[in-house]
Amino acid sequence: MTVRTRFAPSPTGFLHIGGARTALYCWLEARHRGGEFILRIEDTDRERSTQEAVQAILDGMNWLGLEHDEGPFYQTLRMDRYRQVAEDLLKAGKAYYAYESKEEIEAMRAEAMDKGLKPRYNGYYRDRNEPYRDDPNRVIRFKNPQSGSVVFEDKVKGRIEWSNEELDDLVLFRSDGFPTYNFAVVVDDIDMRISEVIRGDDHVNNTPRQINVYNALGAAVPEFAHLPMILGPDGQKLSKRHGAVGVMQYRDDGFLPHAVLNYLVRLGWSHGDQEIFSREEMIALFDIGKANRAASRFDLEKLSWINQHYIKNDDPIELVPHFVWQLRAAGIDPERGPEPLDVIVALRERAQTLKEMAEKARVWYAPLEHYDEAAVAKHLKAPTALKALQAVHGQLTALEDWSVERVHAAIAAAAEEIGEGMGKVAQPLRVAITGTQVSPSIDHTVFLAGRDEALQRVESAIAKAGG
RNA sequence: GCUCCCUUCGUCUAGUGGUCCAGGACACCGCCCUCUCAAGGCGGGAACACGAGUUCGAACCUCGUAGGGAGCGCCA
Repeated sequence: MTVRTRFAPSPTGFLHIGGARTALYCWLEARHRGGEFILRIEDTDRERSTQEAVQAILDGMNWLGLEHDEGPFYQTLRMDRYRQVAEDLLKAGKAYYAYESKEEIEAMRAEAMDKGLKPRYNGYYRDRNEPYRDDPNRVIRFKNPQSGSVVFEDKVKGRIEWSNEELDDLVLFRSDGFPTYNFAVVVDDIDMRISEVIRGDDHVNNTPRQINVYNALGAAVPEFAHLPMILGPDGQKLSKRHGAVGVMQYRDDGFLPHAVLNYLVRLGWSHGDQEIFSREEMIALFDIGKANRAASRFDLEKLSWINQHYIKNDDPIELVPHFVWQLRAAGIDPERGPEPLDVIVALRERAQTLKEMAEKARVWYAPLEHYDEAAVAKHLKAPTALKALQAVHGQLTALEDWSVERVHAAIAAAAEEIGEGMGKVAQPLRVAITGTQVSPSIDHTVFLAGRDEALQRVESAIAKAGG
C-alpha cells in the first residue's frame, strides 16, 4: 500500500511557521517513502474561511516548493458526500438526531463543571430514536461507544490510550447543515485513502473520537503522528505580537526558501549532529518517527545563520533572481549599477539575509550623498590620506581594463608608491567610495563602483581631504 | 475541575542501562588571521526540572512532585 499523507489547513489566515513545518513533514514523509502528498483545504467554517487565505496558503506552499500530488480539494465542494455518510450512519443506528438548543447544551456543561465533572453532552436523545423534523436546533450526533477504550500508537508521541467514558456523543452535522471538523476529516481521510495523518498535537485529543468514527464506518484506521507546537522565542505560544507571521514574510525579509526549509526540518527533528540538509538529503533521511515529542522555540538567530550558510555556499548564479527581487523591493534599479552577480560575490560573506545584502549594495547603485563624519575625520583627514588618494587616482586612471584583479594591483601599486601599508590606502579609499569605514574588501568595493564613478568619488574625497 | 501530552546548555538538539564527571550547532566571550566589516581557524563558559525506587550501575526503566502545554465547541 502506498503511503499517502495530506496537509489540511483551514483557510483562516496565512501559512505560518507551524503550518509550514507540518506541511514540510507531511511532504517529506510522502517523498521519503515514495508515496503521495495531498493538499486539502478545510473550509467548512464559512464564517472564517476566505479566498485570500486560500491563496496565501497556496503561495506559501509554492514558495517553499512543497508541491502536492493531488488537490487542492475543498471540503465545501464535498457536502453531498458528508451528508450521505451521515445518512448511512443514521440508518445503521450509529448516529441520531438531537434537538437541544445551544443554550441547553451550555447549561448542561456548566452543571457538569459545577459537579467537578468533565463538561459533556448527557446523551438525552441517544436512545430516543427521534425522527427527522424540521427544527432549527436539529443536529446529528454520533453514538460514541460508552465503554472500553481507544488505543493508538502515535508515531511521535508513542502509545496513547483513551477511555471511552471520557468521550461524549460528538456532533457530526451542525444545525446549519454543515458537517463538523471531526466528521469531515474522517470522511475525507477515508475517501482520499490517507495512510498517515500528520498534524499538530492540538489534535491529539480529537484522535480517539475520530478513531471511533472510523470504526463505525468500517474503515481502516490510518497511522497518526502528532507534532508538537512551535513556540515564540519567549516560550509563549506564537501570536500576532511576536513571530506569527506568514511564510511569505520570510521571503520579504530576505530569507531563501531552502534555508527556511532547512531550519524547519531541524526544528523538532534531527539526524545525528547534521545541521545542513539539502532537499535531497532531507527526503533521503527524514523519518517522522524520529520527530521530537516536545515543543520547540522559534529562533531567528539560527534561521539567519542557516540562511547565511546558503548565501555563502550556493552557486552565486542561483542567488541572482532572489537578489534582484530584493533590490527592486528596496527601490533600487538593478539596471543602473554593477552586475548583481558581482555584488553577490562581494557581499555573500557579509550578509545574513538578501534584504541586508540589498541594503549594503545600495552604495553602488545610488549616488554617494552622505559621508559618515567619524569616517571622514578618521581617514580622510589622516596625514597620509591626501597623497594616498592621489596615488590611487593616478594608478586607477592608468588602468587599461577594469577588473577586480587590476583594481587590486593598482591599489597595491599606490601603496608601494607612497611607501605605506595597504591600510593607509584602503581606508581613505573606502571612505571615498562608500562614505563609511565598512565595506567588502577594497578591491571589490572600488571595482563595483565602476571606473567613472570610482574616479569621481576619489576626486570628491581628495577635495574633502584638502587637496 | 477533568482527561491527555511534554521536561538534556539561553536556544535547536545527540543520547534508547555502563563507551557520558553528557557530544554537536546557534548565540555569547577570548585569541589568531586581517585594508574595514565579515567569513574562517582555535579555545572558553554553559544542561540531564526535583524526589524516591529498580539495578552492580541510570540522562536513559518505574512511581510520585513541580512546572509547562493541549483539549473538554453546532472552531478547525
